[in-house]
Amino acid sequence: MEAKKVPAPTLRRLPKYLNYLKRMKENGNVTISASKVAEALDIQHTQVRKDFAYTGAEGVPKIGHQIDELIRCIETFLNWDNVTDAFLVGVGHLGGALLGYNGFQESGIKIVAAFDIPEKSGRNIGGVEVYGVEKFKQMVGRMKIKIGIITAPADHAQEIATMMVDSGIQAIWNFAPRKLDLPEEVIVENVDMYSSLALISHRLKKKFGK
Amino acid sequence: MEAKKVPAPTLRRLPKYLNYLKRMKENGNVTISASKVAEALDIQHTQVRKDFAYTGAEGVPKIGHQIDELIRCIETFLNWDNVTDAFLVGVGHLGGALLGYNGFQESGIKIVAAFDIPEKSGRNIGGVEVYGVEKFKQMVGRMKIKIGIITAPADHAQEIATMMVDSGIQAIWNFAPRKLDLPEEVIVENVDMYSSLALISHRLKKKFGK
DNA sequence: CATTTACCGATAACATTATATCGATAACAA
DNA sequence: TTGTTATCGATATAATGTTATCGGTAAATG
Repeated sequence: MEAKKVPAPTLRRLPKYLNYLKRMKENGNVTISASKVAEALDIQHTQVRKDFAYTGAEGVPKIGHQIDELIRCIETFLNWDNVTDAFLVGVGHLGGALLGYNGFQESGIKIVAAFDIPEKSGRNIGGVEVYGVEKFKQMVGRMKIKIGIITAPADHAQEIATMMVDSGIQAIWNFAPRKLDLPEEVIVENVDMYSSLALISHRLKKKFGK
Repeated sequence: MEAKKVPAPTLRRLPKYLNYLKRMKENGNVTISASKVAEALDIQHTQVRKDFAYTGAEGVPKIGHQIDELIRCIETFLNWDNVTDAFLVGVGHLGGALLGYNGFQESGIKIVAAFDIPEKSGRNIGGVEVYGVEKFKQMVGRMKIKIGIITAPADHAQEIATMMVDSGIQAIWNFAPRKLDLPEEVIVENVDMYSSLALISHRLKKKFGK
């Protein structure tokens, strides 16, 4: 059906649209034009239309899109209308922060268990129980978990990733600054804070000579 | 001197190289070839050479690059060889996680103070003192701070950003999922977790029908 | 000392993504 | 009705970034 592949940049923009649309809806708006979205988010309006088109949303000249329908289209397209359970490994500062944050459920993902070394097991952070890693595989199988989140130190990232895939995990959300070597059918997304730091540093340097 | 502008993707890759190079150095290596870096990080070797070239690093046929020199070139290029102080606003889960994490100093940035509502002031997290936001402007002026980090809820992101720029901040590292409207001379880098979630969700959906 | 080899670095071909152009449509106002 | 306008959505063009090609250089080898 939607056989043509979607550009990654488009997928990355969709959450921004969603966020904005939901806000506009809360403000009482019923319809919205691509042009208005474009202006608010500083994206070319033609780009916004293209992106909307991928989700199957259709607008009406002079009116725009029904916000509700547009939201539904994007959410369905991203599969954010049903929540997928996930396991997290590495309950340090960042892992704890993700566990304490409840906002991801609106974005189709719910962390249902966390794992770390045995010393940390038994705790409960943000309503999520922490287990020893040795239980990971068994629980993945039993709970049919597809998504794994890595918030462990970089040195352990690869071994954890391998263990995850070995346990049946299909997609990995990796916060560790390390390239993961995995079978190519595994979906890997890296959140790389250092890359944006690099841009900031370099631009600041250029701006102020130095 | 380095008048030609550097592609953002190149800047984003540089920290990955750095990370790998430092590990290789620790393992006792003295020289390294672009080809080897390329293979390890799954990047085209010609791409790696281009990126290295931007930093001014020069290699020798049959030998490669001196690791030390290469590291120095990249760090200088990114300005990661001297540490820039930064202020953080929003001491919630994520803000606390960043404060508790000491790794950023190697990447040219050091959070020297945090700010939030008065109720949270007086605390000390990871060695960083928390102040009421009302002190922000004055302290920026006194300490000549250039970088502001936003880890507050999205609803407050814009007002905080405006306040930051108003106080003299030159660059903003924004973790809130909200587009910031600021004068274009201000350097803004967004860390967007939702964008990668979108890719994971969509790809998982495609993979498993649904 | 000639030859091979591993690597560098520049240039050219290619792919992908973003931007601009343009006709079509439907609400709205005269 | 009949223009006028705001918007959509398709197509064409341009910019950007990536991949492939190729000649050149210096260490290693026989």
